[in-house]
Amino acid sequence: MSQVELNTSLGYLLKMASSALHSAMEAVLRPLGMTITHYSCLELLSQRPGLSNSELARGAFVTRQSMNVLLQSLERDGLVARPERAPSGRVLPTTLTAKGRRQLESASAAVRAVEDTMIAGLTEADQNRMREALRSCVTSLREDMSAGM
Amino acid sequence: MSQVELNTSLGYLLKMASSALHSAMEAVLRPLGMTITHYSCLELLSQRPGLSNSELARGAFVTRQSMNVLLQSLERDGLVARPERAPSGRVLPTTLTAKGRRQLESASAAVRAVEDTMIAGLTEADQNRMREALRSCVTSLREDMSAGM
DNA sequence: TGACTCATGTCAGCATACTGACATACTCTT
DNA sequence: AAGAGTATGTCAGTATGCTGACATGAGTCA
Repeated sequence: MSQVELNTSLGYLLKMASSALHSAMEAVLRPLGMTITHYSCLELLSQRPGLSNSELARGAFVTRQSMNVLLQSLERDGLVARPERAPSGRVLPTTLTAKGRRQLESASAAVRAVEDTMIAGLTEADQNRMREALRSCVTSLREDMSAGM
Repeated sequence: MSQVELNTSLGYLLKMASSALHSAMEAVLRPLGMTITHYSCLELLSQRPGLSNSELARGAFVTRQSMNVLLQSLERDGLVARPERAPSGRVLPTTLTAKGRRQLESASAAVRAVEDTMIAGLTEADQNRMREALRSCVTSLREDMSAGM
């Protein structure tokens, strides 16, 4: 039959690892009252202040419609701020408020701990190889996607 | 600040790769009228006939409630079969029908092509290392999860 | 200048997956 | 033998993300 062998399939292992990471992150973020996308959005804004809704969506791997809903609730809760009118074009640059930065701090530490746990069994060299392998996978998939149009 | 550096964070790269794979699989499965979970369920049943609802859920990384809903629709469409009553306990062993097997064939080929694309830039050794790294990540995360209870 | 293309923000409706809850059946311990 | 603990199948309600659609602003090209 020559099927996708679950035990050796890199796709399946990738999904398994991603799922395990997702669960672990959910577990540490839930007590803080945050979801993963919620945290991702704050973390992105912390590292790249002024990101637009669409850019945040791409960075968090959701649609811009989903990110828009999230941003509205974050804005309502005073964690992020957006200008009334777009400075140029339609793009609304978003920034963290002091409250948002504060909330991010504890979450960021918790997530870092999860990531440290995840890579505990890997040497520095292993980690570098894994990074390169993952980057290669992403590039190959994206090239193929845009090529097939 | 010592934050989670997006560009080097293995967690972020893992999510990115998983997301890219997810999108690519969706793209090839959609024309076949299947979702990823739908395909995953059939693939699991093909390799491990007689799996229960809960086992399928774990294998596809969803809750057993979600898998139950899916199984009901697959059963309605005649792709899988489950006995009326449990042969033992409450466990209902599920099997593929001929129609299910037929539908799986084209999907399996498409998914295999996506996976081949994904690993096109990796040598055999790279792939083996990546497999081991991913397995290590999963093990570390799971140990930590069950330990923290 | 005007038509075309593209990216963005946003609204509405839908699909999918999740949490909570309950009854049932097996297993282990005492 | 009986109770506790665990796993399963399933129902209901909720949440989160997605697709479809539309208007708006910017860039491109004839």
